[in-house]
Amino acid sequence: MAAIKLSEKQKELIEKLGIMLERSGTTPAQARIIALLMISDRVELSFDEIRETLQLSKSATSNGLNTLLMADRITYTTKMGDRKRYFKSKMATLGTDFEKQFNQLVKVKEIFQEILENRTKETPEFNDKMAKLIDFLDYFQQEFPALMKKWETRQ
Amino acid sequence: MAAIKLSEKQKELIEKLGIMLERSGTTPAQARIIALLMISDRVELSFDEIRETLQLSKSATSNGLNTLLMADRITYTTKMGDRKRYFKSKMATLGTDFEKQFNQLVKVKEIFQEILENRTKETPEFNDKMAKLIDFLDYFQQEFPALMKKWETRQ
DNA sequence: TTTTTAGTTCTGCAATAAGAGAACTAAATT
DNA sequence: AATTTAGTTCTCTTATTGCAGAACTAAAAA
Repeated sequence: MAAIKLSEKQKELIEKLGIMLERSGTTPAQARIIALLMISDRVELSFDEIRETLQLSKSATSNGLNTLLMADRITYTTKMGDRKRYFKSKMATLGTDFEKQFNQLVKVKEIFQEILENRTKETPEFNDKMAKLIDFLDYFQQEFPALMKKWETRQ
Repeated sequence: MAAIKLSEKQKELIEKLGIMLERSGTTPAQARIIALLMISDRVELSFDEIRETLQLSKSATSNGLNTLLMADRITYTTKMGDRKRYFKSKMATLGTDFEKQFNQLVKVKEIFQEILENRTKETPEFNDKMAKLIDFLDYFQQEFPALMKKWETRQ
């Protein structure tokens, strides 16, 4: 019995955050793992603690953890004289997610640019709308780092 | 034979943009429809033009178009003395997508806040990181509208 | 040397999803 | 009145996914 005791509120929050995370592309098992690591009182949990708390199979736990490790959304620590790994949420996750979305935006802009360059010139109205959109993406991209910096210095 | 003639470059761009769109949650058929409407020389295409150009079945075309209409990612116009509907890309799409992501961010922030409020106080280091993240999200949320406005006036 | 630990890997199943194809429908044409 | 048009809806197939359960493995402990 390695299961972690959770309050009803904690369970509720795990499901709630879990659903949000699922919507951004993780599997239910992965989503719950991330959520658990953010919500449980202990910040580092072992394989079996995660498995039993979330009532997952070994395979789901193993695959979930490894996928999250590879995606760099969690890490683990080890302790001397203890073979277990202790997994913890990478708080950077959202910073990373954010950056990922930003990079995605850059790509969208680039494709849009390529599309516009290859569009017929017979549809100026449409093309102008597209150009405007691209311009906004470009502007956002330019301004965002400054926004970041401003926040950092404000800290 | 209602199919639209596309250059190799146009076909390539449809697939390229299609894949990006699929990653953000649309089906392949939907993704190609959106892409086609952004790339084809004619800005408004009929049901059969879309169907034949993309080599889709009637059902896939019908369901795809209706889903996109409901999601407000495309619109259509009609012409007098012509029963067909002519579908066109809503250039606003990306503005909307952008806004959607922004709203998503607001929700993420809110859940994080709720989590933090319910966290044990025994883990100050972890909690501080979380607080910092929340603060950034909050900051971004606050600053974003101003950024938008600045762009608009610059136009 | 045997057993235990801390996982990993390998089937296999159940649920879901995307889309084809055919049958259908309602309005407009002939 | 019969046919065509412009789709819609229904059924079925195929592919994929998420996960359970069991078998397996490598290192450490007994």
